Amino acid sequence: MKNIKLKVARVEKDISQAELATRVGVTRQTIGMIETGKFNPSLQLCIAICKALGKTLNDLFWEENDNEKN
Amino acid sequence: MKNIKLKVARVEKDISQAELATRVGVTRQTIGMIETGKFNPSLQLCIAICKALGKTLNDLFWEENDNEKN
DNA sequence: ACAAAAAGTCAAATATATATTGCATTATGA
DNA sequence: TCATAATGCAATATATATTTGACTTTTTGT
Repeated sequence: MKNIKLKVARVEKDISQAELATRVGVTRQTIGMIETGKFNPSLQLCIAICKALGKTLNDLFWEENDNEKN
Repeated sequence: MKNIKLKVARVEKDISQAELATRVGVTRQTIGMIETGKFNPSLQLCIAICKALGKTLNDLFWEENDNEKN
């Protein structure tokens, strides 16, 4: 599933995928693939992303009801 | 870091590592290693564990202040 | 004290996240 | 329109999560 909430949080901070990737210590492609739902990041990476964006795990990675939309 | 909150949530439900592992679709060793902090699970696994235990990501995997206690 | 269940651990194998490189496409601003 | 930044998309390579099987240690109940 695409991670729209992550993309929105990043755009709110006005930073590119590449810049977020640098801050978090991964590659631009890794951030891109998470946003487009191409895979399943590790917990530590999720936490690093949350901290870089001032959010929590629930804010960015928790779906209250598993809506299988999109 | 050891994940005490996970262990407590599991014991509250009165299930063994092996039983949680079965419900979540992984190996007993994987659950054990997460509880003892030996590694870095994937997001999907964290979510599956949360759902099996009736908790959220923040409940089990978010540390408000990175206390490096363990 | 004894037996059985639960939990810790280790080595080797496999699956998959992540890196690297490179190119194509779509904004965006001058 | 042109240049540049930002994003998407693959192929291959590497690091690491997870499995498997087996053994030891600790807990728990009787």
